[in-house]
Parts: sequence; structure tokens; C-alpha cells
Amino acid sequence: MTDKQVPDVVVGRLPLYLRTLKQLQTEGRRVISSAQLAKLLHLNPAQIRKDLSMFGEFGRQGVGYTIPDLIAQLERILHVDRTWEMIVVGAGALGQALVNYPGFEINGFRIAAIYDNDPAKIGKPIGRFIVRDVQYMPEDVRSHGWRIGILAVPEAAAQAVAEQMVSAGIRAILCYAPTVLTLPGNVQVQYIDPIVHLQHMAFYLEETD
Amino acid sequence: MTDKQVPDVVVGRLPLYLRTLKQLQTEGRRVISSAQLAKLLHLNPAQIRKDLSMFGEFGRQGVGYTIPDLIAQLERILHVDRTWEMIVVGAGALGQALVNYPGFEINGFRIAAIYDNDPAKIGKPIGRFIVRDVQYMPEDVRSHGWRIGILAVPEAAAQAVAEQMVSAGIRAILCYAPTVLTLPGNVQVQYIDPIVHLQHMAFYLEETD
DNA sequence: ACGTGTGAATTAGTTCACAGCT
DNA sequence: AGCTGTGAACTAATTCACACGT
Repeated sequence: MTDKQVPDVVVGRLPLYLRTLKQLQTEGRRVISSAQLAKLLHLNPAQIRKDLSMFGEFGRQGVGYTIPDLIAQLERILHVDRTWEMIVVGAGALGQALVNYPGFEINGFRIAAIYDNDPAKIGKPIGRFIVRDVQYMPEDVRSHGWRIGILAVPEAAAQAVAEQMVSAGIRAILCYAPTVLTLPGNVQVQYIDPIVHLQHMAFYLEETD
Repeated sequence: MTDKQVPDVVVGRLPLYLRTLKQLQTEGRRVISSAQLAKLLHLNPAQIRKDLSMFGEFGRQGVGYTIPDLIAQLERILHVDRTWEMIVVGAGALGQALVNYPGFEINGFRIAAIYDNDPAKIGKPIGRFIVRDVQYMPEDVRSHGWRIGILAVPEAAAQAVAEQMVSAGIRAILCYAPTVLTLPGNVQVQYIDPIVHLQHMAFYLEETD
């Protein structure tokens, strides 16, 4: 009942639950039912209950879930009841926007360094950082024990940089390059490519205009 | 056999096929089998064949798929055999990075205008644009017949801005705000939230360190 | 009366395996 | 010999529906 083998699709929904619960908490709510949460997320209430039940019994019959308690449980389950330090590789427009995004710190992720291989960018200030030469990335990662990397380099460089990250100790990569990485099975990878989403939506758009 | 009712999960994979095929084309490849493509995407070959077979018979037995032909077919199916104009609402760090992202134009999407409600940003140049007051967004959308919007505003404003977009005629929204939008069923929405991906990966990270 | 937790039923998605064509 | 297209088999995910507790 604790955790035997949790489907990845379930893990993928937990951050959405957490995000919504935190939002409700800022609005002063203290209790919520699966039906109410489901409505906000456009999901089925049974799915939320079943997902949560894989990790324990967090609700009270006849009442619902106590929001602060459920937030604490989800943060524990997702290992975000701590702060994770991350590196960013690629100091282009995207890398700069990432460094200035306040959402990371609020949610337990903290950018610790940013790298590039372009001499024109190395040494320049971005946010609270100085861009470092990517050649120092592996030793920095090793010495600090960093585990999470954000890949914001061009597609052509993505696979090689990812491999360097992994051999230095990175175990989770958020990849903004428009490509599929091939890495060892013990490395987590998630992708963000706006083109993929836009083309997905375009399928459903009328060809009018 | 043409298209009866295509599962959304299949539509979601087509952009990945297209992206990979375009990459192969730049490398000079002209033919590819489902097995080879599957390897690049870490998918099952039968899945690729079945996905494609929902839209027609594009391969040749004993040979595989002709890359330029399959690209053309996928672009037609996804309605990206044309250029879609898009608006961006929100001229913060993210909005600026989006405006300067060259990937949109390469793939048939073109930013046509950027809006904000902050007097400090309105009138300022970003890339090839001048930031316009968001109050003009609805009439611009209507007069140009724009259908796609990118939402790059804070979470607190997202729902209200999305509703304004929709009532002006926007039918597809790429939402970077960390929230779930509630909109009419005929409006497509896709979400990009790096925190969700990071928390998803953190689940699998060892709690060491 | 309300809402959880969960087996059972249902629906959806994936993979197998092979006929048939090049 | 090689590879597609696809019905059949299999696996996974979702939703139902209700016993049980507040």
C-alpha cells in the first residue's frame, strides 16, 4: 500500500495536484474533496483518489483532504521537501529567461550556475551569475554533487552536452533542445518543445483563413 | 482509413515524427524504416506504423518511408503546410525569449504581435516588435483572424486573459502560466510548466545529498 | 449526507505476429 | 530478404460503484 510500483503517468499528475493545492492554500482554503480538486484540474475524482491511495490514506471520509497535510505528503513523495540545486547549460535568450524565472526557488529548485561555450558569453553577468565556461561544468557538478541539469543549448550540441552532464553525475535533465536524447536508463529526462505543442494543436484547427 | 477518429495520444506523437524526419532530411537521408525511426525516438516500430496508417498508406513494403514524402504528409495532416500567425501576451523575460526564438518561423509559426498591460513595457521594442497595450489585443485578433495565442502572463492573470483571447477568436492557446485554464471545449490548450517536469523527475532521484 | 478507498468493470493504448507486396 | 499495414492478443489506465467511516 505504501509504494509497490507506481505508474509513471501517476507520478506525472502529482505535481499538478501539488501546484493546485498550493494555490488553494494561498486562497485560505484548508480542506478539499477529490470532486472539487477534480473539477479544477478537469479530471475524474476517482482518479485523484486512486492516485493518492498508492502512497497512503491521506483523506478523511465524509470530509476530504486537509490541504496543508496533503501538500506536505506530496512534497515528501516527490522529494521536493528540500531544495535541489540545478545547473543551466546554454546562456542564450532561453538560458537568461530561465535564470530570471522566480518559480524555481518558490518550488524547491535553485539554479546554482550557468554555462556556455561561446567566448562572447563567458564571463558576462546574467541575473546573479557570471556565465562560466562549459569546460568547467563537469568538475563543478562533481564537486558540488549536483544532480539536475537544464539543457538550453542548440539541437546540434544537445546529445554531447547531455552525455558530459551524465558522466559528471547529473541524473535528471530538463531538455529544451528539440531532439530525443539517448542516455542510460537511470537518467531521467523530460522535454519541453513549444513547436511540438503548437503542431499538436494545429491538427485540430480549421484550415480556414 | 483516412481519418475516422484519431486518438489524441497519436496526434501528440506526429510532431515528434515530423521533427525527427526533418532532422534526418538535413543529414541527407531519403528513406527510413519504422524500425530505424523507432530506435531514434525510443518507441516501438509497430506503434509508428499503426499511427501513420491511421492517415493513409505512406510506406513501401520492403523499403520503408520516403522521407520528403512523409514530411509532406505529416505537415498536411498537422495543418502546418502553411504559416500560422500567433500572438504573445506577456512581455516579461519569457515573452522576450519567445519573440527571439527562431524555431517558430522555421516550423510554420510566426509571431505577429506581443502585448502587455504594464505601462512600463508598452511601447518598448522587443525583437522586431513594439509591445502593444493588451487592451488592443481583442480588436487586433479579430481584424487579422489570428487563431493561436501564447500565454506568458503571471498565473493570477492567466484565466482572464485566456478568456479575452477566446472571445476575440483565438482557438489554440499555449499556456506557460502554472495553472489549468477552464475554457470552452472547442479551444485547444497545451501547457508548459518546467516545475511540473522537475518535480516529476525529482520523484525518481535518490534522496542522497 | 458526504466523501474516501478500492475491487471490479470498462475503456484505451500498445505490442505481437503474420499475410502480402517489393 | 526486407518492411509495411493490420487484426488479434495483450497490457495499461480510467472510471464505476459501493462498503465503510465521519
